[in-house]
Amino acid sequence: LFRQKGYAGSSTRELAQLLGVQKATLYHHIRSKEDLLFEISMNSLRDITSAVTAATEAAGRPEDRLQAMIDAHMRVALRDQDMHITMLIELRALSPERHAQVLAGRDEYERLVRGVIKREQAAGRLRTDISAANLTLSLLNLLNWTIFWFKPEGNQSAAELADILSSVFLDGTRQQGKT
Amino acid sequence: LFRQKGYAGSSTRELAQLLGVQKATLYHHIRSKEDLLFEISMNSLRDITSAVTAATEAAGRPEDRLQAMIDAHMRVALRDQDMHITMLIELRALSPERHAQVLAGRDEYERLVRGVIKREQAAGRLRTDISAANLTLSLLNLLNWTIFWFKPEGNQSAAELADILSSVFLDGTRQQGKT
DNA sequence: GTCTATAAAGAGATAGAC
DNA sequence: GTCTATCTCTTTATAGAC
Repeated sequence: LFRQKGYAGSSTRELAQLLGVQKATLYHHIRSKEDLLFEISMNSLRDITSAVTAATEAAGRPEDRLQAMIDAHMRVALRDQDMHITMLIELRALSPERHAQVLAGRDEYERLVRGVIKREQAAGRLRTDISAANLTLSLLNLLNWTIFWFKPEGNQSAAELADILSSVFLDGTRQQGKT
Repeated sequence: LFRQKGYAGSSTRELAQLLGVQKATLYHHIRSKEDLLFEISMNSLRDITSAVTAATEAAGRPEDRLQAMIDAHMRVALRDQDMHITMLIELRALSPERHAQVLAGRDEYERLVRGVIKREQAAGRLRTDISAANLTLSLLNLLNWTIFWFKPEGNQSAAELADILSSVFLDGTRQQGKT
């Protein structure tokens, strides 16, 4: 619901109706509407961070790490699109403290990705004429906006899409003889 | 304001206060809050479509068209970040008819970009193992999410960033001897 | 754990004077 | 073109019975 109508645009009435209960019943399970948003956001970050960490560590050869990371990110992100979109754009509705917590989680994830990118640069497999920070931002751009338009019922699977995006990014950033 | 708090999260009271007038005064200028959102969205699309069209046509050599397109897109998008972010994510608050109009505008823009990409593929300058549609989506991913985190007061200019993103995309999609 | 009922505040929008 | 005042509806959240 938050994804469809936005956090502020969703009322507790609609939320309750969607769950088939009365408004008051909601408040037995959650403390406030904002609590719900906060939990969604933290779950999103936890899911994606842990999945990507696991996939990276499980990658056999070091040179497969980046690809494994992209695959894991896309698989998780496209499995729970609603949750991740909500985290990405509705965090502004949170209280300052919680807003900061979510931002900290995102920063941590970004550092995780940047770490892998830095290692690949150091290993000579990734171009170094663009900083690790900028490569990280480019990669996250490529992955994050996908969540907004991807239709699971479409004719393209998440895995296929991950391959395409990997290919665009990796070919564009590989260290090789270039001008 | 819509960017900061979202459309539904922004009240006409706050809007009026920001402009230094009373609530009622707003309604002398706009018909409804939704009208305002609709105008913002259509302005965003018009600006970006016309700037990119002009830049593409002005590009001297055909092989510079794609680069010119990316530059123009980023320049306009980062100049009026608030407006474009609002168009990108708040369109869901519009009535069905207006929602459809905004989506049609976005589709039209996507076709414009895809047209340039197709010509580059046909000219043998862009890889063809990924469809024009998927290359277009990849490019728009790369560009669109940037609007969300770019800070104009940061140490990186819009032009520098456009160069970096161009470089990542163009190097990743160029037609050349690859495996 | 779910309900009915309601409190208290805030929303979008309008009337009508100046 | 801007104001004060207000209407009407919806909002989040709570009280208290079952």
